[in-house]
Amino acid sequence: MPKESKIPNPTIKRLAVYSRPLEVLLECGPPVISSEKLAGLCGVNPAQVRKDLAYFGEFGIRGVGYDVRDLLQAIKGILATDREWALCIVGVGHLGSSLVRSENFKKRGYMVKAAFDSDARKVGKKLDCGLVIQAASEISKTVRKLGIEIGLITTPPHEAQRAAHLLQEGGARAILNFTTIQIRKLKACLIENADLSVKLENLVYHLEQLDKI
Amino acid sequence: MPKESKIPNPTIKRLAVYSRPLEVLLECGPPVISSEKLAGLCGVNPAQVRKDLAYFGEFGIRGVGYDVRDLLQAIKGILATDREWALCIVGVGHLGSSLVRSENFKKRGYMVKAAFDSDARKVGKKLDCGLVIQAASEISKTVRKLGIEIGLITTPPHEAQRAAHLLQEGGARAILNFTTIQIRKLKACLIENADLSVKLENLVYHLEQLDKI
DNA sequence: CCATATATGTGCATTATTTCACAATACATT
DNA sequence: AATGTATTGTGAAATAATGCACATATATGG
Repeated sequence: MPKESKIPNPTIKRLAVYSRPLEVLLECGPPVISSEKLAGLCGVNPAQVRKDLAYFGEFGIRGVGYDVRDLLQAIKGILATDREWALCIVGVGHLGSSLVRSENFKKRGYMVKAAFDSDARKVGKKLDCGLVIQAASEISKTVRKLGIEIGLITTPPHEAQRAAHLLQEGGARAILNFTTIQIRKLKACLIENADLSVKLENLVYHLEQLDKI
Repeated sequence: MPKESKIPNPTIKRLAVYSRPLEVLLECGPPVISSEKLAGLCGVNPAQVRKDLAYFGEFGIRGVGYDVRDLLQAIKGILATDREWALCIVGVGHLGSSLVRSENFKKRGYMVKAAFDSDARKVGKKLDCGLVIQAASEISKTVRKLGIEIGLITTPPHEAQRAAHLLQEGGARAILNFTTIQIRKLKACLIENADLSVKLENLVYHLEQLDKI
């Protein structure tokens, strides 16, 4: 019985993590897995796995475990990754173009439908995937026309806020921001930050702590 | 007076976030900033900013605020980002090579000293930055020789665990894993996961929730 | 059909993190 | 020097997240 209590955000993130080894197991592995095994593969506590899943229903069989296929399908349903999502990329630099080409995204149903850049020298160029780079000024119109729901921002930091504004204007509902600055909240637009150097800095801090002991 | 109580990990992550607008302000902005303003720029609660900083000392002046230059320097000192760190990249695909070229990393003192790939066709090729791609079998030796402390893994998922093992063998002390699988804990090696599609999945879940209302 | 082994689902205690609210301090003005 | 205003640093309260421990359910073997 699915509970209507509020779901912790860490739980959502972990569901995505759980789905990764399940995908592998589905290809080549036993058809059933215990919370203990799955937890081991994901580096979390077994009770955590069970509790996370219990927010959404009863997917396991006591004394047995979880059916890999069913569980994966359930998680994909919960996360809404069982359908395609239309994306666009603003900022076709090194990072941006690597994301456009990402097999990983394509495999998971994230379809990159447009790419934008404010550099006039890039506009009009064709990417390997066939997309033609459009001017940043086209963002709103194109996003609306193609029904793009999610925008990835990989511009230089100072252009990020403007990019976000244009995406929202075109009706984008979510933004994944790879720049180093935080994008100010926009009405009706979810924002997630993915500043890679924050992760590095976290590692570096802990390395330094180890040295101090 | 720095406290020796255990520092929450979210605090460390936020310190990195605080440093970003401070860098901008240092270039062009008032020399002093209040916790309220800084919190606004970073999307957090002002008390949170003050408490985070208070773990490490008293950096502000009551009734005034924080000196931008001093605070930035203090944060860099805390995070140990005030010096260079030697990196390597395992897996020179689209994402890997975009990271190698990242101006952002270079600017922050992360020096990419080596790049590896298990694809024999790539080995020996020269990257724009001058680095020559080495075979994965060279990882341990090279990491040790060049004193590389941090390894970024951008291989296909199934090669990640092996890459991690080789990095550790060579004496790397931290790993930033961009693949979709979790790397099993390694002795004397910190691991941070940066699976980009987890972030996307998080957004997608919340979009779906909005639709359900 | 009972006993045993296994593994889930969950109430509750514990631990971690955030936020409030206010005393303490600094500056500006008169 | 006194008063008013701004803003920090922090104890305590509130909120959130985790993990234990056990009742509950299933499968297996004799």
